[in-house]
Amino acid sequence: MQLPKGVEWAAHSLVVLELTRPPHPVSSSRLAEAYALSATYLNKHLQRLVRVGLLSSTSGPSGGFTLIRPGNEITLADVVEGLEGSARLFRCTEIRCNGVFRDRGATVRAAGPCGIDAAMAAAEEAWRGHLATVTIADLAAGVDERSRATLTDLINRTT
Amino acid sequence: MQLPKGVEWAAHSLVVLELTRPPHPVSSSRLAEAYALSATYLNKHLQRLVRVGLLSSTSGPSGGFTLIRPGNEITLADVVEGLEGSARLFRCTEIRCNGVFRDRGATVRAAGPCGIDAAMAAAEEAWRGHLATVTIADLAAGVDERSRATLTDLINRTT
DNA sequence: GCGTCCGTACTCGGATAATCTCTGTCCGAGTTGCCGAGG
DNA sequence: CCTCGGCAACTCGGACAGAGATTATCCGAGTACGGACGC
Repeated sequence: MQLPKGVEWAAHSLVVLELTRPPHPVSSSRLAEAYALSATYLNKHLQRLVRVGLLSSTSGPSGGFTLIRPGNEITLADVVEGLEGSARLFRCTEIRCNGVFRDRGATVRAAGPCGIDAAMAAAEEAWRGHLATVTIADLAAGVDERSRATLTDLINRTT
Repeated sequence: MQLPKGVEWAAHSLVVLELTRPPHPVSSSRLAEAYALSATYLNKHLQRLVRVGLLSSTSGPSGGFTLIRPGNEITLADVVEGLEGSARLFRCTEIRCNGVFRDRGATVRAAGPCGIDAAMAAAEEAWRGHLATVTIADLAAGVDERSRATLTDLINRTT
């Protein structure tokens, strides 16, 4: 099991947008150029972030993507949930109500939630909770000045 | 992204073994019968748990799987790691060293670890850490007496 | 010279293949217990 | 009646297909800029 590569790409792209804070939209091809990614595939992921309200998009020449919220109001949890959806890592299929328990399924269910499911849910909550403490602004602050300058030059390049 | 179904199956099976504590090995088909699972597919997952040392297996009639460690020394983290391996949920591909940073890759790398990777790693650590606090014995303790009796009857059945 | 119109180029957005993992099934190697024959 | 040998059935274990998700690509709809034309 692995997180899709798009999470990494999108997170880095958001950090770039936060770092450079361009006054104009940035096209996916420009963002892809920064880290030598596939422009069209990156575009696909940024689209999802538009749908969930993390980015706004503009068509046409000089179009592209723009951050809607400030960087300190976007967390890694938002990125993961935006791309992956809010579906749980562990999905309980309630097998405990099948097999020899088929006839008592309702009773078992009424006795309480599945312990494995509860434990998995709590662990996942810890994971998401941790992700929610890390903002894009935090990540941008960790980038060295030299790299920031390089990215700013790229993003604001007119050619 | 989702955890394989095998995690759920294997975890429930371990709980059954812990609940009933049979003096003899239990075949995968018997374990599968408990929750109406595919015996051969469950077998496949239990094999992996044998390899990582959570179970022992015996061939032949009256063969099957047996818990090696006591239930309070097996955690959900062991189960997940046994089946999934220790590979990270998020794999950083270090794209920050590509594209416009290609020529300075080594410098960027030396400046410190990727912030996104570090945050993801910390979150995953929280997840795994939580899973490590839940033992199979804990889960077994949450099963009601009636269900335990039903499972014991099934596991010890001679036919 | 200035305003308007049109064409072009560039953008996002979704529809369309290729690849990999997960899911599920099947058959072979090995072992144990049973059954019958022999002493 | 007890012992031994062969047989059969059952087990794990790994090799073999099918489904779903991820990865990647391509083409269409729409839009803004630039140039050409008319006034």
